[in-house]
Amino acid sequence: MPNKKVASSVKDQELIQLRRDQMIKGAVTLFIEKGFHRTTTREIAKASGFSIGTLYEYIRTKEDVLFLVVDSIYMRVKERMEALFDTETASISSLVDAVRSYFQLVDDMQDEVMVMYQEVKSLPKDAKEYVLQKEKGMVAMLERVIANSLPYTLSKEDVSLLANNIFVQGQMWSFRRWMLQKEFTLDTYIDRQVHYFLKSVQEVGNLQA
Amino acid sequence: MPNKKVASSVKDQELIQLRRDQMIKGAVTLFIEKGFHRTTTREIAKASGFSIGTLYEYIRTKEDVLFLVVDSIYMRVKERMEALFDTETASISSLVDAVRSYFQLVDDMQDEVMVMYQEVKSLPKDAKEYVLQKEKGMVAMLERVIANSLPYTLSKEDVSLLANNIFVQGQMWSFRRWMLQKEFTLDTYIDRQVHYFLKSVQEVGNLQA
Amino acid sequence: MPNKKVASSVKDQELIQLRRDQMIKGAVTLFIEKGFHRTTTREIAKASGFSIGTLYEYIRTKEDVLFLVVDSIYMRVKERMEALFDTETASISSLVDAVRSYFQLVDDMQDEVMVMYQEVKSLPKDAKEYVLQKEKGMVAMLERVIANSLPYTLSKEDVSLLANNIFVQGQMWSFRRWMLQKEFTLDTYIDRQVHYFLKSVQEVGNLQA
Amino acid sequence: MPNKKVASSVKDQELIQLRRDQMIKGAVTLFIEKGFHRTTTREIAKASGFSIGTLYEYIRTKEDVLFLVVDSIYMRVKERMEALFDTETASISSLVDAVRSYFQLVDDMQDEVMVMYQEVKSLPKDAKEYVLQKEKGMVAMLERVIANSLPYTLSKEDVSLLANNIFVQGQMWSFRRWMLQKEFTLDTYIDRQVHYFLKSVQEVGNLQA
DNA sequence: GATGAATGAGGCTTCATTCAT
DNA sequence: TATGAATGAAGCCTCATTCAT
Repeated sequence: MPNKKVASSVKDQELIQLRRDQMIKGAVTLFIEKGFHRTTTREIAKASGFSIGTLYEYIRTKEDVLFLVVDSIYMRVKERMEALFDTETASISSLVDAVRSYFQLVDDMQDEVMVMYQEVKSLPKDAKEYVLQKEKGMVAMLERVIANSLPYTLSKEDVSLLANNIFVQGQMWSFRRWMLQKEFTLDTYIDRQVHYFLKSVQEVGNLQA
Repeated sequence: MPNKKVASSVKDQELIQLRRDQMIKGAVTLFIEKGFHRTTTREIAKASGFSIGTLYEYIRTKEDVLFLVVDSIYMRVKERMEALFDTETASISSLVDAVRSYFQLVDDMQDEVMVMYQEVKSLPKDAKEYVLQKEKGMVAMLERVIANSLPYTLSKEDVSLLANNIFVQGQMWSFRRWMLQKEFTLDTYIDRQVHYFLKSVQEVGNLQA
Repeated sequence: MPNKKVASSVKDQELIQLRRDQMIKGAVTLFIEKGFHRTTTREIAKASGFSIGTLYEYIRTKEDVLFLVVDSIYMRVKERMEALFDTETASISSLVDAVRSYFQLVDDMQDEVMVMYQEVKSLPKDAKEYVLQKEKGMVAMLERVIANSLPYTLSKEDVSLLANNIFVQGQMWSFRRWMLQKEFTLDTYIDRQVHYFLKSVQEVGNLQA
Repeated sequence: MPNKKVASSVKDQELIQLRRDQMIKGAVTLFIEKGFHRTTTREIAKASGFSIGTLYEYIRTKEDVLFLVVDSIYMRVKERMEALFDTETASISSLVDAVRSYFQLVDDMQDEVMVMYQEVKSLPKDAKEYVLQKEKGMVAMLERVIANSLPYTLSKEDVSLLANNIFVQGQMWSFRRWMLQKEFTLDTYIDRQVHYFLKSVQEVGNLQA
């Protein structure tokens, strides 16, 4: 059950899971507050509710903590996206619903998105690649919804572009909050983004109908 | 001429400018390679071509270097944007030209955009605010072009939203290059983004005409 | 038990006491040899028998070491003074005994007195004030002995003056040793100082008796 | 004219004297404020009214500045003491006058006495010895006054002891000002010290007369 | 398994001194 | 002679990691 990419000297798998959950919970808050580099392992241990020695029983390096945190965020986001997107019905309106839900999700996990967004670069190369694969997977989900919901066929590239745009517009809500959240409420933001998104994917023929 | 927000013990203003230019040049490369936190002051000094002692004649703290770097990038981007956008003619095509140029600019300064993007958070609070003001200024330039170039009036919020979207779509080309630059060339990326942007701002009436 | 004015990241109070004792012991020697400013933290660590990292587990700054050293010296001096002075009997001869003992004590702790004497000025303001209070306490002890032992009443100021004189004459033995200890042995020094002290507090009437 | 113990690369003797006077004047203030170790050579140069480069034209090391300062203070104190003490008349009352004047002098040069007092230890060994010789000279002046003014003969050691006591009681007024200057005005301090001093050197026989 | 004291490499910064102009 | 930019050794302190209990 616990992430096998991170080695632990403890054997008991359930315990590993438990301790790592504590760890992730403690670390996220810290990473949000002060960033990965300015957070010390001692602070992480304390926020997790155990000693520095114990912390190192469940990870090998500080970067492991970051990896666990980022990975857990990705998992949670992905999980929720999957719940939103697995509609059978494929239509413009279901597409709109999915996009709206995605924006709501991002709003809900603003801080986590921020961490995911800013600290991935601090991961070691291999962990970074692993994480980017996950992100690809998430974009792919958006791609699928888009491709399936439009009444006409778009090129693979166009689908990818639109999916990336939506994906990043979601993230923007978080990382440009200092600007956007002064001008928009979540609802108006969603409303206008969806509005322009729809216009950009409307077929001319449809419009006239 | 040199940035007065950063104190220097050297008097000669021209020399300050010169040394700081060396410093910025050296530091950008390092920050791109390994990020601000993993770069040491000694590495910065070396990359700048002088001793650690000399480095500290021109700044007070390591964060000053980051500030100088980020500020210089903002200045260069802004300068180039100003050159692109001050067209008298205001029309859809001039808008498209501006957007295209902006994307080209971002491509040209990919690494710098990346730094600007990822390390601003490491600045001390006041420097961060100063920098965000600069970013606001850049978005405002886009807003002006958009508002002036469309043959109809958009709400202030819509203009802002579209400007932010364009701005971030430019940055995306840099910070999501691992994904986008595998699927698109710069030209096709610009082409498709502009395509969808145009669709999203086209008036229905115009379309039918 | 350990001094609470200096923060430590170690929890175990006994260990703190132990390590700080090592630290004080090592540091005193160094401070005597080369003074506070010319002593490095690494030298202190080495002289204490542990690593620089460990040193900083028990203090926050180099000045903390100085404070611990000075405070410990004051405590030791005060302790010994208390042992000497709490005689019930109050008479000229008990006063003389106390003064003699005090001079002997100062001789015994010459180096420590020297440090106490020369480095207090390097303490941060609040620590300095705390230490001066302690010194006041010590002078007050002398004042009490003087006031109680003389067969007539002196003004508060005169008592204070005499106490300060004695106190400083003790310290002199240490900080003017380059001069005094060439001309006097401890015994002759005590003898002559006591002699003149007695003359200065003798009542004329008594003399004639 | 300028102190030959400190080397200078400048030839012009008058200029050396001039610059060093500036230097001493600037440095004393700084040493009083923050002590020798916490004062930087750049601060000294600035307070002296010239550049760091110029500073080093007139001295070899930072310690040279301290030496010049201390030496100058000693010279000034000695000069004034000589002026006070070279009375022909030798009597108890002339002794008292001399002592009073000395206390007044010390009060007048409190800060300088403090520096002299606290920073001598920071001098290199040979400079320190030179300076201690000077101090011996000053004590010797007091010894002479004492020996000549009393109507009976004291042992060499007793004279020395009394001279040292007076000398240090003067310095005390400066270095224990935090305590003494709360309880005494200069006049009352002098008054009481002289009072007790007189008692301690009065001959019993004289008293009865 | 849990603890937390111990370690020391390494980071940032200062500052006495030099030297070309 | 005067200047002040350049230098780099050296200082203080932090913190990821280990390991004995």
